[in-house]
Amino acid sequence: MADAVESGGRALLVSELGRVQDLVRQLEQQLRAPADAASVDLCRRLVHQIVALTDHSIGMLRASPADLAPSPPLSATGSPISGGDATSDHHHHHPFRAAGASPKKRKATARWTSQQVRVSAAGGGAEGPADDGHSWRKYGQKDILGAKHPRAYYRCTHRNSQNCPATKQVQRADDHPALFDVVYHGEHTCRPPAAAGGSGGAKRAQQQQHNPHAQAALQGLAARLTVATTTAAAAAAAAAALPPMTPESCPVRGASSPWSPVGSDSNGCLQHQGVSPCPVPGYGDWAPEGDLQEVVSSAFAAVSSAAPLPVLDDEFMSLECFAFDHNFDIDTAMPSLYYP
DNA sequence: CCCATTTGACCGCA
DNA sequence: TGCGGTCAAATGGG
Repeated sequence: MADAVESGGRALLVSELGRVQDLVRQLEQQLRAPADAASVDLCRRLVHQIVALTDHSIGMLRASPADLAPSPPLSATGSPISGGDATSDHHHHHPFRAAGASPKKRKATARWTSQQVRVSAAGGGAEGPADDGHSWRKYGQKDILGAKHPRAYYRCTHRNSQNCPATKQVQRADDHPALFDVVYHGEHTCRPPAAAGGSGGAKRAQQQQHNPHAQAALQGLAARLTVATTTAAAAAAAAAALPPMTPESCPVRGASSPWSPVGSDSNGCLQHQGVSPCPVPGYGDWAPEGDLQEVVSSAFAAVSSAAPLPVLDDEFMSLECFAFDHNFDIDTAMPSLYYP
């Protein structure tokens, strides 16, 4: 069903994404220049604007009719007291390529959250994407049948110390040697600063001080944008292929807040510097050159050409949400929509 | 020494 | 039973 978002909304979206595109260009330009305090600061503001805009756009996208089912599929860390995972935690998804062409419906069972992102490899020939702003510790590597390259398993460095459940899997794309598929599982609950212990308060501090590393910020941004693209593409595809589905809105349409401090991730541990011997200069790493803009362009195009914005079912709703939040029941969602 | 990675074994689910 | 995911001992680097 066409909605308010249909006509005027889409135009607005297009407009906003256009602005985002522009902002990204500026950001890119800034990043190319030598990193001095001023430019870093400007980068922060740019990122802030970009985030705000995209956030708003996403908000529009998922603001369907007016029904907010009180079902809370994304209660982030809805941990019922220490959860039972004392020793082993198993979360199973089939993150990479789900051959199934038919969109299987997956109830939003309180699985773990995850997001998939495709990022470019580190510069020149490094092995693995650039730093994403979190400190990870590799705990395993496996050869995956059908895949040319092994999959690496990482977990938050602070898992032991802070019980941070965040994990990620990194696998080089079969085809593109320069691209890596990264699947993030769980949400970071670790707290970076931890300065002056004092009272034991702060359970899950989601906000943190922003750090001066624009790279980390950009990384996160890029990840989000990439995801957003995916979402847009999925939405477009859904719109084109599927007839109207179960209407249902994404709960938690709270104000766009998780982004208080600019570049910082919506959570985060200490953010150390890049893995390569170049902190901020070249960004030769994940190639902002074309990639970042490409991402934005894709999103732009997707929304621009999108047929009536689809009404999304649970799964796609999750998609919408995970676009800018850390909540996404990936499971069988999106077969191979990401990247052509 | 401490900490991160490596690497094969182990284990649970489909 | 096979595959994907995790554990943990060994190893290497700062």
